[in-house]
Amino acid sequence: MVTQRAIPLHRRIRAAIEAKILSGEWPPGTRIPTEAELAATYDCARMTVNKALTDLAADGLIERRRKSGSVVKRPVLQSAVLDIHDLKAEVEAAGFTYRYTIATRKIRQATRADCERLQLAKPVPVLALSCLHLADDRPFCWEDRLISLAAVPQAQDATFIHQSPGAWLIGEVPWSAAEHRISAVSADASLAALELAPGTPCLAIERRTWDAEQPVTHVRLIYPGDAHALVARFAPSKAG
Amino acid sequence: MVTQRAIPLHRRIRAAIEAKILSGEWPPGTRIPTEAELAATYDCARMTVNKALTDLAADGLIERRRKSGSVVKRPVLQSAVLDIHDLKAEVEAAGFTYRYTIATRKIRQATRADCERLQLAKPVPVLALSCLHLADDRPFCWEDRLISLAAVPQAQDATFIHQSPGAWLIGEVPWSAAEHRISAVSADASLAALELAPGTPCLAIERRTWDAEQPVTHVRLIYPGDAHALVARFAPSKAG
DNA sequence: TAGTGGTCTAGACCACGCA
DNA sequence: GCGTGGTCTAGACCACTAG
Repeated sequence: MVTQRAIPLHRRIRAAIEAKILSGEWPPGTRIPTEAELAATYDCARMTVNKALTDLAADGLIERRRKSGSVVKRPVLQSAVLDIHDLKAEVEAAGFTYRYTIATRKIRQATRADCERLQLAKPVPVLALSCLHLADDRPFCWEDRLISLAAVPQAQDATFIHQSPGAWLIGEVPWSAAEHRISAVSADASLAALELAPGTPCLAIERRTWDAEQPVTHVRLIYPGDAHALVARFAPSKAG
Repeated sequence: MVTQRAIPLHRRIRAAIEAKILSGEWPPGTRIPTEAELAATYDCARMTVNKALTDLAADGLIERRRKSGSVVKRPVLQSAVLDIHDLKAEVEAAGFTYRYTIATRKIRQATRADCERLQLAKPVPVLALSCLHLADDRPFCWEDRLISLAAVPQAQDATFIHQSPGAWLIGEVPWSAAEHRISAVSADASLAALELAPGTPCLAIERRTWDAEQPVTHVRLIYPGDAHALVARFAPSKAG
């Protein structure tokens, strides 16, 4: 047998099994051969087959169980990786000039509403910001943000005049967990800066961020509904 | 050293490195030790370290390059796994009774608009459906769907009286690629079944599905904005 | 050219969970 | 029990690429 070195063996095994699943030859519930059987089929070590199957399981195409073996899972059509791009990158990718202005900036002891927004156990000093993002000087997105000064004390000295809070925070809080909430709202007086007719439907994206279990920030981004949409793709062969 | 068999070694190695990244001890750009160094540190085989690092790379926490080694990546805060649950499961999980009714069902040659919705190269026969999903007999979601009869000819004989098109399709087209688009719209006459005041903001989720490069279906789901939101979580340690 | 990750082997022992 | 996947080893050769 001629070994094709261009594509690793474990990938070829994975692809072969994936093809059988995607084509419907192995419908959901089908029990796939054991690692030992596949190793014999492809004349390779069990570890190599294991890598292929572990990969497929990570991508949700199969489910692995001891003793009973691996079976093809039912598809979860409704799951998708959502990429909410960085505002500046998003605007510039669309070929527009990005601009940003800060509207308000206040430091206060967290109110009860602030505690709920940040999911704080007890009040701490917070920085409340609101900003406007523009594409070609056209209002594009309204941002309403709360930053916990307990988690990010250095925010107290940041002016956010030249850099948006989001971009600044990425540099200060390297990695974190986040929760997103996407909903639809109606434009009202609080969104006057977006220059929309009252009642215009808007997309609202809320993001809560933690660093090591500590609440960091809560942001609410409002986009005019006709000017923005979120797009997500899901392809089994490309998921990873 | 006492081996803790409860947690596999490669997971413990992964967790140790992840902790250094998440804590900020290893900020983005930091070059992490080579596989050989880590294998010596943890007194194990290089393969074990390799599994830990491959894992971290798959989750996007590090980037691996030959010769130059592995480095901590910049975080992508705005990426999240979005789970758009099955409508029936979603309603029942919330403790309501799920009900479904079909409003219209028509077979026609694809119009130009249909071709655009399904991204068809040339017109084929299609099945156009509209349905209402109810939670505790309260209108919950309006569905507007197009199914390509070229891809799913057996849809011609399905009545969709007892089973919603989405549930039926999952059984007929086992696995597929999908594209989602989420936006905000205003309630209008076409959504009369949702019994909303005109202008009520609604969340619109569009999903296009392919099976082996062939367009299968396009669906538009409309939810009242105040009654529904999409939630996604992103936690580096849990991402898979 | 030499350092680094990518892949692969041919074994091994163990834990889980059906029978 | 005992079959299956989960993990791990101690090597090996190769491919890529930065210096």
